[in-house]
Amino acid sequence: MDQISNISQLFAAQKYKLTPQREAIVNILLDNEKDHLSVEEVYMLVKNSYPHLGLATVYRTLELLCELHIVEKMNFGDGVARYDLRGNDHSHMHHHLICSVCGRLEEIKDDWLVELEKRVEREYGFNVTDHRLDFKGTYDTCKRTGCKKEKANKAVS
Amino acid sequence: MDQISNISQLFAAQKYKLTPQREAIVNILLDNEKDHLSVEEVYMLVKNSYPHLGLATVYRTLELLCELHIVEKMNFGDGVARYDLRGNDHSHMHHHLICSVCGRLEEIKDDWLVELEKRVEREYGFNVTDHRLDFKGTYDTCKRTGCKKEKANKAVS
DNA sequence: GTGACTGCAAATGGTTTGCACAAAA
DNA sequence: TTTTGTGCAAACCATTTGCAGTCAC
Repeated sequence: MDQISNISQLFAAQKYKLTPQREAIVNILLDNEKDHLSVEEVYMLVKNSYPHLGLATVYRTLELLCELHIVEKMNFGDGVARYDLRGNDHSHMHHHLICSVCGRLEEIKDDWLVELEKRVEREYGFNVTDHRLDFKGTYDTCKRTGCKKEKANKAVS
Repeated sequence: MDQISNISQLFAAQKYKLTPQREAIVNILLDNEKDHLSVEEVYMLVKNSYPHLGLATVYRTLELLCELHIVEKMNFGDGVARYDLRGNDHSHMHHHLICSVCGRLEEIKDDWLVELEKRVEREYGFNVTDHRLDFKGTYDTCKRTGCKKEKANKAVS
């Protein structure tokens, strides 16, 4: 099954409607799966295919997608919320590399924390349902070439 | 050397002054090392010992402490920035457990990621300077007793 | 006196909300 | 026709900034 009909089912299951606006927004997210778009960025992109769309609808739709565990709301410290599509099983199984030279944000599509989560359960009596792992640093290639920083880094973590 | 004179030296090294306001703020942070205070919380607490203090000064001081790597600015998704004292070596060596039942935020004062950082370097050519690891879930004790959720959880990660 | 620092109030900017209208069930 | 969703504008609220006054060297 393709992703959009999969998502359509999730909407239906909770008695939500997949309106044209919502579908347009979901499509933008699917088309930019690699990125971590902000609300404003989604808004700009959707405007191309749906010029009449209101900003509030983007906010409300992304919140809804969050509730349905289709996307994940994250904050990388640049002052705006960013949204990340979850996998097909709606799990959270990736980590981030954030380069402080070029500003790139790469995903590691793998779960390296299985063992550590067992350790948390064992040593702290804490049952993990979700996690977040970001690495901040620099790519070796960036360090060598000294490529320019793309955007201001408010350095929040 | 105690912490406050240590911090005092860091200020002096960068030609910053440790004013009474700044010292009062730092003391609040030291007194509440376990917590992750928001600006508003720091403001309220400092008001007890320094009633005349302005909110903007708290913002400016915390930003300064961030720049000196004395504290770390973090965002746990509740809409406000929170600040965490770094260790004496000003490294970032701890992880977080966030309970979605009781809202507690516990620190794991240990660095479990040494091996993974080597792996990132090896497999991605990425040199890690800092990281962030949060686990979200529930304490076994919370699950059993069903203790009440302390605060609204905007579920941002 | 010059430069760093503070307090206050105003401005900023991302996000939320109230409400009237539109579409769907 | 009752419910759900949308667009617009206003409200909200954490944070930042401009500025005049204060303090330290």
